[in-house]
Amino acid sequence: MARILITSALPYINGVKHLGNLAGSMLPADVYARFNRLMGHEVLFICATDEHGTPAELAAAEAGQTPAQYCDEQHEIQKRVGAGFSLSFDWFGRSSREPNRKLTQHFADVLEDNGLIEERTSRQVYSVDDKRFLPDRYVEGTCPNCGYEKARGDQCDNCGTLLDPVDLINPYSSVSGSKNVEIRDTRHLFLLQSKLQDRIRKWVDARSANWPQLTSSIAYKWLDEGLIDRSITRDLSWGIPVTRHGKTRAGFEHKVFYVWFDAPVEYIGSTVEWAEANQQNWERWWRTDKGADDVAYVQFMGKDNVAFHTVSFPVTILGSEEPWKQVDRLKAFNWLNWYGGKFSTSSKRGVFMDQALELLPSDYWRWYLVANSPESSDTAFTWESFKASINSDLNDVLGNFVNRITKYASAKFEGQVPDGGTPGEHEAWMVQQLQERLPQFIAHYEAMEFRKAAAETRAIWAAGNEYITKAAPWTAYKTSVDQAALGIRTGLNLVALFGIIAQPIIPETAKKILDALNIPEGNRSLDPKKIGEGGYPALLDALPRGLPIAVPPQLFTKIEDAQVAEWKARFGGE
RNA sequence: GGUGGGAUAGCUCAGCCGGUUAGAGCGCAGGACUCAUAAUCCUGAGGUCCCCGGUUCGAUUCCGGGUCCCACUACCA
Repeated sequence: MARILITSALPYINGVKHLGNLAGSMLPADVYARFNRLMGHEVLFICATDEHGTPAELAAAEAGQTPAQYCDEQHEIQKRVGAGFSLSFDWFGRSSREPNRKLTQHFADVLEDNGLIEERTSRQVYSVDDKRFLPDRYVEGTCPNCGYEKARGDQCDNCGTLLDPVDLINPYSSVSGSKNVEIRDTRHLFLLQSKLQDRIRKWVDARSANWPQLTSSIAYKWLDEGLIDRSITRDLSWGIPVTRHGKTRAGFEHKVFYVWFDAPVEYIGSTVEWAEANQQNWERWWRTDKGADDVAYVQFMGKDNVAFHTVSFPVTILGSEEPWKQVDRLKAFNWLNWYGGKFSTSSKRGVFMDQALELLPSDYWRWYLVANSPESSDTAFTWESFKASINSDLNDVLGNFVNRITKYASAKFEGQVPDGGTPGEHEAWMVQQLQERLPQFIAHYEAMEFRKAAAETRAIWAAGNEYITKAAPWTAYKTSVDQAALGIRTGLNLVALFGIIAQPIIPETAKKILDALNIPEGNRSLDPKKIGEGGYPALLDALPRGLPIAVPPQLFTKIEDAQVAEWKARFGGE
């Protein structure tokens, strides 16, 4: 049994996430967590809301709330929606809580002790009417290069030139539209990443072999360009106060740590929250000097997050010179697009997590998003392929199989696992299928290749349909009840197995199947050792004969063309 | 602009180190079966593997150039 720590990139607090966010980190992390529990490993699955920063402050202001109120409310919403998708976090924390505050301030202290932080003065745009400094993208004005009037402070959307907000002509605040802006000097803490350049590269070299190409190429890109010292504080009120040895740092009374400095620390902070709430020991997961040296740590995230996890956060950890557990494997995802374009909140393109649950049960979405996971490149969501995938894979292949077998058992064998018959060529064929496919199924999951894992799952289900067609118990019944009993008994065992292997991706449906067959909780794992004991033939005769079984409620309903038309009209899609 | 990724059947995608009749699922066509949610099973038709060069006995696979799509580009996260 291994110990596996799994974290998903933290969803930002600013509103319910869309399906792309779900597909690119939280969902695959959950599937991986569930798979590893299925294999009998000890798993700790951690996530949290990332709550600090300018967007949270602005969204709160727009909602007429304080940032704290706003975040309280949004956290609960995201937590509820996550639960609606059966995301099996051991803890879903908040970066605004005490443990993260303490840890973040601790890291800043030790980094400064180690000579990796210094104060510097920089020039920033200040909006007098908004009474705040403006991050680059909240300053707009006329592009000095092309004359476009709505260029943002960091880049002109019209000509693509990278800009410094100081260079904009007629700058104004995009928060209020006020033109009353000026350049002011401001003091900030800078993390001296350049000093750790070589150590980070060595650290990446030692690990990149275990990373997918997408991950390592992004990490090396940043290293090759050279790490630059970056400011880790901001002129904001919502965030973690800047302290030195526990006291407010002089001159930093109205500043907080930059959200990207504290957010990754919340992986640890959230674990502390979990430990405090459950009387657990968090250090055995995070401190290699206190038992975490045998932990395998796996991170999931979208590609936009990779640089922060392969370079920035490692700077914090390595620079601390403390024995923190660091990431072993890092799985990054491309984007799920909406009909080839982006999901967009403002133009109402795409489906958000809460809306998705209003339309259909979570397992429908989980299956599609895993089976079409944007692993090797960006992937387009379309209602047409969604419908085809659900109707065929879930309804016809799995749902119908479960239904046909359990109904027949109910009609002809009194709703029990029947006795009688001797396995023959058809059963041997099925055993061979399992022998080939189950190791593949496991290997794909272990390699974190989720599309392939889903495809293999489906292939195993499909083999069940093929088996029952060959065995044809309904024909055999006319001449030999024993022969029919063999087919149905084997079929029922397959139903149980199909439910077990379905658990990582479609846990709710899997539960319905396993409940209908009265499989005890303790017998729902797929421990390879157990398979080894009886070999693959035993999988087809695992249920006790005479075990009463029920016909589960209809597992899936087909998606109709009319629904697709309605959803396209409502959510966009072309 | 720079950097990285992608371009393979109608659609979504697999195809480590060059040699395969180039594969899967969906969709489509034909057939079988009838236990089942008109579900399932079998068979089949579909591909100048983006373009142009080069290396090689041989290139979808390697190299160079080009075209198109996407992402990142560091104080939004």
